[in-house]
Amino acid sequence: MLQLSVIREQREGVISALKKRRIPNIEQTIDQVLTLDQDRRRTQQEHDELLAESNRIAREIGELMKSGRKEEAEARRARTSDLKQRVAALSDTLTRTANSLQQLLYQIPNAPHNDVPDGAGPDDNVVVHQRGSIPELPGTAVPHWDLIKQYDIIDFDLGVKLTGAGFPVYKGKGAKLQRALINFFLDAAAKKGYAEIQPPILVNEASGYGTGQLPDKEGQMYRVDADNLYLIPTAEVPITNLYRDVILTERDLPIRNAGYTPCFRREAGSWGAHVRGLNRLHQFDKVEIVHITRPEDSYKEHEEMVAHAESLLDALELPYRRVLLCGGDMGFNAAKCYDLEVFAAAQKRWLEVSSVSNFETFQANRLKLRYKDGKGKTQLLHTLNGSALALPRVVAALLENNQGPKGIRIPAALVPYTGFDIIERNG
RNA sequence: GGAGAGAUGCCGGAGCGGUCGAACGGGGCGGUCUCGAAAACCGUUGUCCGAGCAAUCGGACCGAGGGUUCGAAUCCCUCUCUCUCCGCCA
Repeated sequence: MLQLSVIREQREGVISALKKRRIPNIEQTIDQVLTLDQDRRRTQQEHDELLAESNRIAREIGELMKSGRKEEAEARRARTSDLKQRVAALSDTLTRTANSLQQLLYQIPNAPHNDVPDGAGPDDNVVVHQRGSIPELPGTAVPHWDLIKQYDIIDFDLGVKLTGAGFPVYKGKGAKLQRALINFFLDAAAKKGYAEIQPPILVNEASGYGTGQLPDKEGQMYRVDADNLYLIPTAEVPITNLYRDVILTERDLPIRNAGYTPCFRREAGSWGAHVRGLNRLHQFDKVEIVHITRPEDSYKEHEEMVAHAESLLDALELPYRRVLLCGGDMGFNAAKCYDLEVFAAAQKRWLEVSSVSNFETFQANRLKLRYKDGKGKTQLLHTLNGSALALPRVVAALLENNQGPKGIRIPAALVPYTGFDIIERNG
């Protein structure tokens, strides 16, 4: 959530930034925050003064009792009951006001960075650049959902049998390809100096709140009711929550973690016409990178993260473009976000395979993730994360773009990992 | 699943209902000594909220939430979590 101090000190800036998200009535919401904040502070002042008084009397009673002056102690005792009632009432108001303030803050998304274009939706996103060459496929080329059947490498029907729609079964070279991509991505991250993390894929409620999946995206996560745990929708959740309630020192920074996990998303209500095959799944594999940096370093690191994700697509010889998301298309937590989209040549569609975001202090504020700066002052850090990369759509593009008369060609960079350079037709 | 124990500061660990933000030890940081280091010695070492330009002052926090009391880390209740033993088991 946004920092109250920032809203207080830069009201206009916050409002104009949030307007890029095209949120209706944002001024009113922000002013409501400021009013509640004022109320809260006024109440606290009054509350603290009364408590101080009451603490003072209690101390005096203690001393009087000790020196045996019972009557004087009794006299003071009588004075406290009225004080107590007033403190209780104020304390009640204080909690209520603080709660309303908190609730309101939870509902306000992050303020977009200066670079973020104003816009309502995907059409207002800006293509930063496009790389790689788009293959010319023959007329006989087919989308990946046909290829996986022809080559018998991914089976959706079996997944339905075991679990349900959106839980594919990877078979033979299809399964090997998954494993190869995961290892390739992890090795690439290790070469860039990332520390590898293998986190739990079930997390508790506190972790869900820490990275902002809760409360707003409750319905998008699978919940294990018996134990009140959630299946992670992304490794971002456990890997970032590693640093919940942590105060780092400057020497620890920057932190660069990478981790592979399966990801689980209910995707309630988001199945549409274009959602076929690997384009959207309930369970998928992803290597995630997470950076934690000093505020002044985060945008430099953000660029490095996207560049790293792009280098993976370069190595896989996939055509892609980098898209700077506009205010209206950006996730709730992000201040700035790039998407990487690969071109799946048979579908003739751009598919998002990575989303790299700088959250600035938005997550850190909830996580209470801070560091001591050079002057010994404790302040919030910046958190960033990105996919590097999510597998299914990479696989979709690999299959579609590399299909040929002999089979599906595996890009050279991946061959050491797969152990084969082509997926041939069975029989 | 059964039985028991516990939750205190960066860690270990003490804590009669008042003077406890908390003894003591370790660690960290700064310093003295040293060519340097170790050792020794000295000092220092929490977070959040509020007021203030600041020094500083007030309030809160000893797993979480309630209660008793003029006063709770200390007493009572509820919840959560952790550990140990037994059972089961990759």
